[in-house]
Amino acid sequence: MAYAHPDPNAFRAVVWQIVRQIPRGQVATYGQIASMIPAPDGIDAETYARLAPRWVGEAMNAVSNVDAPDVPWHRVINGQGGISLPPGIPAALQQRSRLEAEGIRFDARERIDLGVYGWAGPDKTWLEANHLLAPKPLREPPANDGGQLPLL
DNA sequence: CGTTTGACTACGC
DNA sequence: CGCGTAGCCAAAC
Repeated sequence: MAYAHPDPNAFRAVVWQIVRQIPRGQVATYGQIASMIPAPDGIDAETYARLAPRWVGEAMNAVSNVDAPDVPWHRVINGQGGISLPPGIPAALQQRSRLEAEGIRFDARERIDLGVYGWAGPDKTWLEANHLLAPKPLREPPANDGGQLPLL
């Protein structure tokens, strides 16, 4: 709808391609997916990072409209681990039930633990073959138990 | 034709 | 850690 991408169709195709890689039982965020796609020429990285997540949302909306069977749109959620679709509408209910059917659990606040179910992204080989970037890591609880201290 | 509104995030309280 | 807000800009109202 808004936030025009220079080439909406191409962008959407790439987003779908990435979403197809999300394994069953795992989830990815809008921003994470956006971070794998290079910014178009003429758009600085900062602006792109600000707009791209919404474009990803548009791409997901396009999927549900036609319900492309091979694009697991339900595995894409927001950075807080929640479903971004307005609560209560059919599509949102469907997304939630599909995720639960894959063994994904929601906490009391209806949020998914990205530290547990968050997808690490496609492997490097696939990314390079598709001219994509390594995804920005999902931010999760430090969980610093006897963690490795960076040696310098 | 001015306002509202986003399948988002980062940031400040 | 939760809630409000700015940023963005084209559609839908």
